[in-house]
Amino acid sequence: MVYRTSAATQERKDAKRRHIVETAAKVFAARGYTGTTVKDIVTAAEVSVGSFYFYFESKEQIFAALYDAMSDLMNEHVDWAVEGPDQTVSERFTRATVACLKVYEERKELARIMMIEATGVTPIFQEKIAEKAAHSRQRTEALLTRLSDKGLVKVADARVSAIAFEGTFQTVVTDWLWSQKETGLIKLAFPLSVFNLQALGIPFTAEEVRHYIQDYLANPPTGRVPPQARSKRKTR
Amino acid sequence: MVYRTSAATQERKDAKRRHIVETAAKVFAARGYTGTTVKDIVTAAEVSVGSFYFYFESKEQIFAALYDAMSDLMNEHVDWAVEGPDQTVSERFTRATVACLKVYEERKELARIMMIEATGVTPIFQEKIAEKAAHSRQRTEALLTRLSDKGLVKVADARVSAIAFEGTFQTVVTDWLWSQKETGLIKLAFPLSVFNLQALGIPFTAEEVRHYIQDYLANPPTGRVPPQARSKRKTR
Amino acid sequence: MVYRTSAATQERKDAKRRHIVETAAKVFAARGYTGTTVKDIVTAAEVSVGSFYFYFESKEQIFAALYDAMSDLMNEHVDWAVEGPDQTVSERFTRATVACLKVYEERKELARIMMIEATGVTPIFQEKIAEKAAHSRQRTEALLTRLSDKGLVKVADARVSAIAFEGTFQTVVTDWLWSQKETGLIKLAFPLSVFNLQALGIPFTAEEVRHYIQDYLANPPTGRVPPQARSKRKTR
Amino acid sequence: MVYRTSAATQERKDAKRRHIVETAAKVFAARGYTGTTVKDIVTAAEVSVGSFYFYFESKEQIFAALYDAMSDLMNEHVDWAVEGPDQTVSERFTRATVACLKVYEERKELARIMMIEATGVTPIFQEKIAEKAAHSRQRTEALLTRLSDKGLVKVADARVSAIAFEGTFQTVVTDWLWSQKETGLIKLAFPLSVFNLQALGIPFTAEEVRHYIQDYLANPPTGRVPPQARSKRKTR
DNA sequence: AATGAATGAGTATTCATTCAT
DNA sequence: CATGAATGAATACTCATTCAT
Repeated sequence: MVYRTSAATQERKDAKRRHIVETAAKVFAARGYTGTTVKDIVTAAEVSVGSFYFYFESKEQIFAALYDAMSDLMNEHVDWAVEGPDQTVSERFTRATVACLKVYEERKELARIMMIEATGVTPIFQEKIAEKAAHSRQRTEALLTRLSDKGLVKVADARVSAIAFEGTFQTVVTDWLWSQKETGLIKLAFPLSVFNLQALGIPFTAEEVRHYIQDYLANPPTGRVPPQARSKRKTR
Repeated sequence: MVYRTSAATQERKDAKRRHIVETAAKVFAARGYTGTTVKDIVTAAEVSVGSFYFYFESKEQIFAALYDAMSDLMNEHVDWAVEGPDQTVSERFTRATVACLKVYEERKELARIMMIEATGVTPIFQEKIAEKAAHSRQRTEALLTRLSDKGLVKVADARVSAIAFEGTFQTVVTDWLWSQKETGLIKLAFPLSVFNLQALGIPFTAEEVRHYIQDYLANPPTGRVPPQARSKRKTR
Repeated sequence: MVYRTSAATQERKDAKRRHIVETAAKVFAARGYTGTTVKDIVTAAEVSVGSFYFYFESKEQIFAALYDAMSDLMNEHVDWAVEGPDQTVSERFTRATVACLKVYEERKELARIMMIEATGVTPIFQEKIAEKAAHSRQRTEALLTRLSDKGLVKVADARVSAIAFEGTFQTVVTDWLWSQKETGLIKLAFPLSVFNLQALGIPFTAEEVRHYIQDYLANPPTGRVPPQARSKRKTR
Repeated sequence: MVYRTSAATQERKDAKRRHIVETAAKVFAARGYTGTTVKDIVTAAEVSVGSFYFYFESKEQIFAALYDAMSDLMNEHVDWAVEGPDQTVSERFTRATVACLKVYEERKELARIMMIEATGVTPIFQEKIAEKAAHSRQRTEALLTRLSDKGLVKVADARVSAIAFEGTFQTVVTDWLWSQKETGLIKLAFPLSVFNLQALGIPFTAEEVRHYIQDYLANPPTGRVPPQARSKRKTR
C-alpha cells in the first residue's frame, strides 16, 4: 500500500517537474535568462513559488538542467547518427551535421537557450558551459587525430580544427534563430556539410552528401531517443 | 583666455572619459554585463557615480560604446590587412585572419566582451549585435559570391559559408579566452587559416600561408590605427 | 480545511494591508507626499519593503487609495446627512456642512492629505484630483440650478457659486489644520453655515441653524458608515 | 570710475537675476515645484548652474522669492483698488475682487504657483505660506470686525468669514486654471462679488456692482505698480 | 562673476529565496 | 507536498549643491 501510494506520488512528482521544466524552457527562450523571473516561470506553469523551490534549488539550477537536457539530447542524436559500423568518413560527418541541425530545429527554444542565453550568464555558469564545450571538443579532437593518422582527414591542427568545426554550427544556428525565416534549418545541412568536409579535407561528392542527408531524414532515430528533458542530476 | 581654459578642461574631460571606459572594459570583462554594477565600475575607476552619469547615459550605453569601439577597431585592422591591390585570395584571407586574431589577443577584455558577455544581454541590445553581425556577414557573403563567380572559391552556398566562416573565429577566440594558456592566439592563425582556406576551396600552400602571417606580423598596421576606444558617437 | 486556512490568511492579509494604509496616512500627513519615503512608511509600519510592494503597486498608488478612501467617506457622510426627504433647504445645507466638518475633524490626517498634500503632487495625480473636484462641483452646480429655478436660492451664477461654496470649506479646514488649536472644527459649523446660507440667499434663522447642527451631532450616522479606508479597488 | 562700473555691473546683475526669476516662474508653473530641477531652470534661462547659485541660495529660495513677488503684487493691487476714501463697502469689496482676479489672469503662471504648486511643498515652506495666509486673514478679519461693529456687514464670526471669503477666491481661480477655458477670469468677478457680498450681508444692487467692475477695468492701476517680481529679501 | 564638472546621499522598485500555515 | 506571504539586499539612476578653474 505504502509502495503503491509512493509510486503514484512519484509519478505525479515527475510529471509536475517535467511540466515546470517545459514551461521554463519556453519562458527562458522568450525572455532570456536574466530577463526571466522565477515568478514568470511559476505563473506560466500555474504552480506556486513554493512548488518551484521544492523541485529546483534555484533559478540557476533549473537553467542548468535545461542546458544539460539539451546537451544530452544532442549527444544522443549525434551518437545514434554515427554509430553504424560501416560508414565512410564523409557519411559520418554529414549524418552528424544533419542530426545536429534537426535537433536544433525541432527544439527551437532549447536551441536558443544553449546558443544565446547561456552565454553571458553568471560566470559560475559560464564555466560549466565551457567545461561541457571543452569535453565535446576533446572528443572531436581525438576523432580528428585518429582520422588524420589514417590519412582520412587533412588538418593542420586537430584541436583548432575541432574548435573551428564546432563554431560553424554555432553561428549557423544562431543566425537561423535570429532571422526567423521560413526556410528550415535542415536546408542548411548540405552547404554546411560541404563547408566542413572541405575544411577537413575529406573527399566527397555532392551527390553522396545529398544522399546521406536524405537517408537520415528518411530514417530518423526512433522513439528510443527521448525528445524530452529528464531530471537527472542536480547541478551544484 | 576662455579658449585656453576650455581647451584644458576639454582635455581633462576626454581623459576622464577614456579612463572610465578603460576601467569599465576591464570590469565588464571580469564580471559580465549583468554581473557588473555601475557601483563596481565607479569604484574601480575611482570616480563618483555622478561623474559616471555625467559622461555616460546609462550602463547600457557605455557597454554599447565598448562594443562599438571593438567592432570598429576590428574592422579597421581587417580592412588595412586586405587593402593591398595585388593580393591573392589566399593572401587576403590569411592576412584577414591574422589581423583579426591579433586584435583579439591585444585587447583581451574587449574580445571577451564582444564574444561572450554581449550575447545574453538585454534583448534590445541583442538586436544591435545581431544587426552588426548581419552586416558583417553580408559583406563576407558578397565577397564570396564574387569570388565564386570568378571560380576563385568553391562553396555550396555563399551565405552559409560566410556564416560558418565567422563561426570558426568565434569559437577559436572564445576557447582561447577560457583556457588562458600561455600559447598566444596568433599561434592559431596558421591552422585556422588552413581550415578556412580548405573550407572555401581556395588553393594554397602551407609555405605561402606561413609567409603571409610572418609578413603581417613583421609589418603591422602603423599607429594611424588607434588601439584605443574613442568617444565618437553617443548612442541615443 | 483549505477553506479555513485560506480564510484566516485572508483575514491576516486584510489586517496587514489596513495597518499599512493607516500608517501611511499618518506619515503622509506628517511629511507630505514628496517628503515621504517608502522607507519611512515601512519603518513606521514595521513591515518590510517587500511587504509594502506586495500590497501596493507603488507609492503613488497607496496615496491614491488614501485619497479615494477619504473622498468616499466624505461623500457617504454628506449623502447620509441630506438624504431625509422632508428637509428644508437651509436644513440640508447646514447638515451637509456639519457632516463634512465632522469627518474632517475625526480624520485629521486624511483631511490633511486631501486638502494640503494632494495638491502639489505629480501632475498625473493632480488631474485625478481635478477630475474628482470637478465632479463634485458639477453636482453642487446642478443642485443650485434646480433650487434657483424654484426660487429657493439666489445666486448670480450657479457654477461660480458652487465653486466658491466649496472653497469656503477648503480654507476653513486648512486653516484649522494649521492652527492646531484646541477649538474643534465643528465649532465652526455655525458661522460657516451662516456665511454660505447668506451667500446663496437662503432664508434661515440662527436659531434653526443651531438646532440642525445639534440634531446632527445628537444623531450621527450609525456604524454602517465605516470610518475606515477599505481596500476596494486597485488603481491600475 | 569705480562707481560707474559698479553701477553698470549692478544693473546687469539685476537684469540677469530678473531674467532667471522670470524663467523659473514659467518652468515652475509648467512642471510644478518638485517636477522642476535646477537644471531645467538654468537650461531654459540659458545660464549656468554656477550663475543660478550666485543669485539664489537654493531652489527653495527662488521659489519663495516667486511666491513673495506674487503676494506683494497682489497686495499692491488690492490696496490700490480700495484706497479711495469715499468708497462704499460694496464698492470696496467689488473693486478688491476684480483687482485680485485681474492680477491672477494677467500672471497665470504666478497664479498657478501660488494656488497649486505652493501647497504641498516642503513642510518648511508650507509654514511660510501659512504665515502669509494668516496675516492676510487677520487683516480681513480686522476689517470685518470693524465693519460689523458699524453694522455694515452681517457675519456670525469675523474670523471664519474672513477665511471663507478667501477660500472663494482660491477655488475659483484654481478651477479656472485647470479648465483653461476661453472665458476670462474677470468674467467671474460679478458672480463672485455677488456671492461674497451676500455672504457678508452687504447691501448692493447688481447694477452698482457691474458698474464698479467696469469702472475698475476702465481705470486700471497705472504703471507705478510694477508688474514684475523684485528681488527684495532672501528667505532663509 | 561665470562656468560646468564633480559629488554622493538618496529613491523607488525588483526579485530570488525562505518558511509559517 | 503545496501555497504564497514575507523578506531585504541590491540596483540604476537623479539632482541639489559645491568649488576649482
